[in-house]
Amino acid sequence: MNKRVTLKDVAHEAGVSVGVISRVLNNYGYFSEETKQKVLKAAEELNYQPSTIARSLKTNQTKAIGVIVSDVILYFFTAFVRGVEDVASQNGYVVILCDTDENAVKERDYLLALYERNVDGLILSPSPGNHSYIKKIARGGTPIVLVDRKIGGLRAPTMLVDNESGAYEAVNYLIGLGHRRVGIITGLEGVTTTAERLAGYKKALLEHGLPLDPGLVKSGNDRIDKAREATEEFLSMDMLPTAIFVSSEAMIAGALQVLKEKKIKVPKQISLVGFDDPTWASFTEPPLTTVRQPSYSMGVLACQNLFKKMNSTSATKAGDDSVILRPELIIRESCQRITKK
Amino acid sequence: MNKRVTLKDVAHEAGVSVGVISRVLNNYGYFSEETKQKVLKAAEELNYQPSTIARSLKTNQTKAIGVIVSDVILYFFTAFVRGVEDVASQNGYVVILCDTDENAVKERDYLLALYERNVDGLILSPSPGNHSYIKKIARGGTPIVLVDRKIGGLRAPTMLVDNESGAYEAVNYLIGLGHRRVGIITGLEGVTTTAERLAGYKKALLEHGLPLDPGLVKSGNDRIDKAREATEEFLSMDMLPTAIFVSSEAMIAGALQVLKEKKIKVPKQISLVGFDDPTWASFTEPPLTTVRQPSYSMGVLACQNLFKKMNSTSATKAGDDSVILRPELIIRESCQRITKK
DNA sequence: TTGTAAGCGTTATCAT
DNA sequence: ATGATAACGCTTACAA
Repeated sequence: MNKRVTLKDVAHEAGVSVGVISRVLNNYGYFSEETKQKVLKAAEELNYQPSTIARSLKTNQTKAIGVIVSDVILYFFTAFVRGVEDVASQNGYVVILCDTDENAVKERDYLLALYERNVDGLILSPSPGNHSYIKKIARGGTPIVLVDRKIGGLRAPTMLVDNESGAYEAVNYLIGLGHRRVGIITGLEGVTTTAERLAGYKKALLEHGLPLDPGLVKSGNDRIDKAREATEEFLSMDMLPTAIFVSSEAMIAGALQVLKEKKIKVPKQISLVGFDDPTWASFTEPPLTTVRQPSYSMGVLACQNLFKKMNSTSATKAGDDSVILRPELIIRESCQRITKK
Repeated sequence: MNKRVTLKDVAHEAGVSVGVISRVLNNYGYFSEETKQKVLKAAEELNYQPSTIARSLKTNQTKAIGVIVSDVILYFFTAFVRGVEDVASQNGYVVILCDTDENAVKERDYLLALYERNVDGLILSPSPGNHSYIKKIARGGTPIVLVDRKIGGLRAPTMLVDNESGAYEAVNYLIGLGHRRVGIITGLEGVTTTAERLAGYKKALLEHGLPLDPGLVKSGNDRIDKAREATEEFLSMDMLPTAIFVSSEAMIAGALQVLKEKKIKVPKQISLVGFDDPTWASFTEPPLTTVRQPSYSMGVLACQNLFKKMNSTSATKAGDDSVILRPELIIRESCQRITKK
């Protein structure tokens, strides 16, 4: 374990003081062409690499940002994180990845860890629960951008998808196809997206004068297990829904599983629309009609906005840079027109 | 932007010196119960959080590790990274995520960035190309564990999958089903997994006395585009293969796409086995028979091994903790017995 | 143009 | 049991 080469070593090698070294390496202040060459040569020879740690302590900049999501395994977040990382690395930043599993305690711990590590900024998809910690950190001055979900009482740029209109479009499409009994499997309790998607569902129903049948709304949790349960419940109803709107990614998998197990033909017997458009949506049989969220772009945007925020003095604090992206209904083959009433 | 609360502030508040504060907070050395209480109270009141940066400078430990993969978007790496992160966070470590896109330059840049940030360890799935940088860093004393691929001339614990036997099993299975013309779409040139999987393919052929038809091995690049091309080439052959072994995840998607576009029925007209077992493998029509790599476990293992290595003095340097995991052939419905010769 | 030295927030040694 | 203080590696104001 060779000791790290420091500025002092380079200074010694080049026969000048550390001050000059720092100046030529960072290219500011005064120094002669001659010393510049000496310094560069010495640094090269010794293979000097600056210590970001030491620099951070002095400059109060770590060139690191934290990204907190519930689970990278979900395609939405995988692509999102990739988007963030791409713009971060283009700007010389590094990203610390944190998965909370929708667990408020893990979220808190990560928030703390990131604060202690002095990250320059934070991108966060808040889990349901108590957000006092986030607010504390935001008040502490760490720039934060929120993603996917809003939280009350915190003014921060937020990258949102118009969940209500996405859900609305999906259900509207189904109704347009003649469906009158459209079921919904809702997402995790307590996050805004869940409520918004449900609202879109209701809105579509209402607009077409369809009654809201409580039996047709099953609550899920954004995971496979509950989606399976919900689907099974649907299938055991006296009057089956003719279509189901599954309001998030992993749950689509759950619904698909039980439909397959019970040998229910999609879309012949039941039409299906999902929210989120994972890679595999086009490989299923039938290929899935889904509401696509531009997750990679959201990551890019989130990171760009974070940088914008980081670079704006509190004076310049450029309004609220929130953006609401429109999701897109990708029509494939999992829905079918209903003729008989 | 409230200034950070430092030890000095706490010391002032509690009316003692910073030395004691540090001691009680880190619980070592001497201090009276009374001061302990005072200190704890002051820290609590001021909401003191230690600065990992400052601590790192002193202790030379950052409590951060770097994970470098080619692309998190691939399910194999997504799950892998999640595995790493889970054990890292359990141990109070944070992970910095880096995607190289198999690009040696990006890899080098990230390696450098991580070195400058003084990460305590590194988990790396090396991209093809020049690895001098990795070796330099390893020589510099940063513990490294390699994943998925070996690189020559570097002794480091390596988490591997037995690619050859995985491929062998897959092809063997196909041959057992009566296939005599089985094609392979190979992976990215220059990485060990590609060669190993090809070797497994050849071995199975050889063992059954089947000739190696060069026309049946198409080179891919682990991405969709080349897999599409390769599949199209297969389909334009005079004598089509009756089965194709697609040797990595994204390429399965590519093959599936063109097979679907050309209305080739799987497995009726062509049987298919993939390497890697993404979530969606069971949702396709037909559900895919694949060789599953335990990617999450590999992440867990890799991180555990990294910690082991980090905690072993060079004296203790516990042999080579490399592990080779057995992949598992998951038989679903994309292969069919061939009767006619 | 260059060198010196203070300071960033800790830890840990050494007096007291 | 506690307090001063040097040191970690860097940036930067200031003196030379």
